[in-house]
Amino acid sequence: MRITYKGDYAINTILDLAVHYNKSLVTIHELARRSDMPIKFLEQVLLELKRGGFVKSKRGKVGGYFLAKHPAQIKLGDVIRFIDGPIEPIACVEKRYSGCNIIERCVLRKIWQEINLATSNVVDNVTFEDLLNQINVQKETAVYQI
Amino acid sequence: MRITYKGDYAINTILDLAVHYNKSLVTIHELARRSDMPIKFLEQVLLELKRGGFVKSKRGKVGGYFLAKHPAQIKLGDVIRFIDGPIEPIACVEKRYSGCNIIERCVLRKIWQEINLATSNVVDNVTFEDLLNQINVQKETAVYQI
DNA sequence: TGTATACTCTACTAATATGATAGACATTAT
DNA sequence: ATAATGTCTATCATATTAGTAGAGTATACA
Repeated sequence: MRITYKGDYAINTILDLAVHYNKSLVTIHELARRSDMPIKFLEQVLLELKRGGFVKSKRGKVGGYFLAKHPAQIKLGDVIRFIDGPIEPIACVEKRYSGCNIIERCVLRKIWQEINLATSNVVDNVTFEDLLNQINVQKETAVYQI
Repeated sequence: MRITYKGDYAINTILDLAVHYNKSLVTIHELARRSDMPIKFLEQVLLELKRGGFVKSKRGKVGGYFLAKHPAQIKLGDVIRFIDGPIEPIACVEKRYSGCNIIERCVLRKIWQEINLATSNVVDNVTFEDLLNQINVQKETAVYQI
């Protein structure tokens, strides 16, 4: 798995929307400014995230984007898979693969599966609520330090 | 990390050479046939592996390729990094990265580090001798099954 | 009802990576 | 000599990535 710019933008966008969940809509302009993303590129990422059911939008003046679900309902892995494709390090361990006839015996396949499991285990056990909480902990710590 | 065809070819080639370690040279032709790789592409992969110090060669009639080191001295991760690039899932957790100024606080960075560690932990703890041994175990098992 | 603000949609483009292929050349055993 | 083998450089087609351009649609509000 390799996270592309698009994936990174998508994740940061959803995290930003998670921060404002149930509080306010966020415009593309704000998102782009806060995370330093090219606005026209971000537009497309947002449309894709919308098609994926991650975000919703309100058009017109005072419009903007907001999360389609509670941050706890969105796993990091969901976003990565949707935007950047499979977590698997190689095609032969992906779900629908059928090209290799020594699959049972292949010693490498076991390694790739191990990596796949280890990676999935991380990204599928982190929700955007978890990320939010960590951000809040950091903020509090910062306050105490002053 | 995503394994490309080139990476896959390289790994299978080294595994093949490991099987013949200290026994015989292996020609490009044999390697290509056994692992079903385009011979002209494999040529280039082999030259790259040679530059990387993984394999050596003997030219002319009865020439061929052989491993430059003992299979136990070659980690899977070495080959992957050399051929397919960084194990890290995103640039900001790579060694020489310096582009991000919130590195200390970034909650995502912790996730990427976790994935990096989990993945490295697999590929850096598997040598080609390990793979060889597993192949041999499978062969024995197969014999018993007959 | 006009207009500013915001999201929507399609098309296009430049750069790079990937997966090859082609062909001339160099080396070595016999 | 010659057949078998590795070496090297160039070229190519396709896909992916990252981004840009511009016209269109919806909405709040004066």
